[in-house]
Amino acid sequence: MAAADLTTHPGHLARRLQQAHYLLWNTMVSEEITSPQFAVLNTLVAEPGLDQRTVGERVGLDRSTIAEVISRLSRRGLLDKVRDPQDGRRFLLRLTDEGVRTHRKLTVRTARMNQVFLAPLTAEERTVFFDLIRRVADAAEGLRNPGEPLVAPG
Amino acid sequence: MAAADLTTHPGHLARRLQQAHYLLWNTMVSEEITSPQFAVLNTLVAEPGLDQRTVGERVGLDRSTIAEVISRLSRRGLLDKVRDPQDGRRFLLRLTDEGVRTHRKLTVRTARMNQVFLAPLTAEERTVFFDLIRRVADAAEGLRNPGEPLVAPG
DNA sequence: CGGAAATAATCAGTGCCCTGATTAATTCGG
DNA sequence: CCGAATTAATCAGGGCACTGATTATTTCCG
Repeated sequence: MAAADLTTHPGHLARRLQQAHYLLWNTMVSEEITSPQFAVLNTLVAEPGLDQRTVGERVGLDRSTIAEVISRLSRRGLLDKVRDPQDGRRFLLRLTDEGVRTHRKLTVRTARMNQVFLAPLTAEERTVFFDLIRRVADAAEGLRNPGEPLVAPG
Repeated sequence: MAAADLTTHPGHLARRLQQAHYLLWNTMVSEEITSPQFAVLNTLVAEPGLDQRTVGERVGLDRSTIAEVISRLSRRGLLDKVRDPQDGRRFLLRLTDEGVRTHRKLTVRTARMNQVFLAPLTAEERTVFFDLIRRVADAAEGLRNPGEPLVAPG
């Protein structure tokens, strides 16, 4: 059988896109704080006091990965973890002052990086780019829980 | 400072897209062989006898990652590594019969999975999807080696 | 009230992904 | 010819991402 053309394989393209982004992030935004870590900081700026599981849900990280990311941010002193007095299973998360400062600094750099990253596309193409990726990702996400259909069953 | 909207951050979207793909691959293609591993098999079907570094270059994996992937495929008996008699630094890679059979089987399943993954998009949209991602990834790739401009310097 | 089911977090294990340092072999220049 | 630079591969180390199993706590129901 002939070899497949990977340039028409969405999974391969997705991986290459993420690698390219990782590289640019590393050089233009931060070598310490990663993009997923920034996503967590960003979520806690919008909604302080969320628990770990919910933060993971917001940014798209499973229970194990979010635990690791939170642990690193906590070790760096960017957020505090306190047990929920209402529910002893949960830990409530909140950024420290240092965490807020870091988020502010990285937000500016991230915006600059996105400009460079998207430079090859026109404004209209960027809109399409976001739309297409979001639709594909959302649809695949939806296949996860067959028990939770998007529309109520007849 | 207000929180950023991650749905307009290409890096975040790229990560979500890859996660969605990973999930679908796992359920529709294979739980043993991963997408990067398939990419390596695919490259060696097209060009048997390549060395490790070149395979990594073809599929977009750095020297460390390609070493790990090759090691796993070798352990599973899907490829053979022999030292290049012409250049003792290199190992030449070649699929085993089992490797070729595995590639053939997964090629069929991968095509089916891509259909499902891209189902939300029309044929024209798929073309645009590939084009936009490729352009962004290629451009970011090009920023890696500033010493190697795409056009000859004046 | 008290046991069963559900839920939040952790742990163990596997694999991808990168950088910087090291080792072995080849190539290049004097 | 021989030392210096280059190159292929490996190793150490850090981080992301998933699954399955376990632990602690809460909730649900008889």
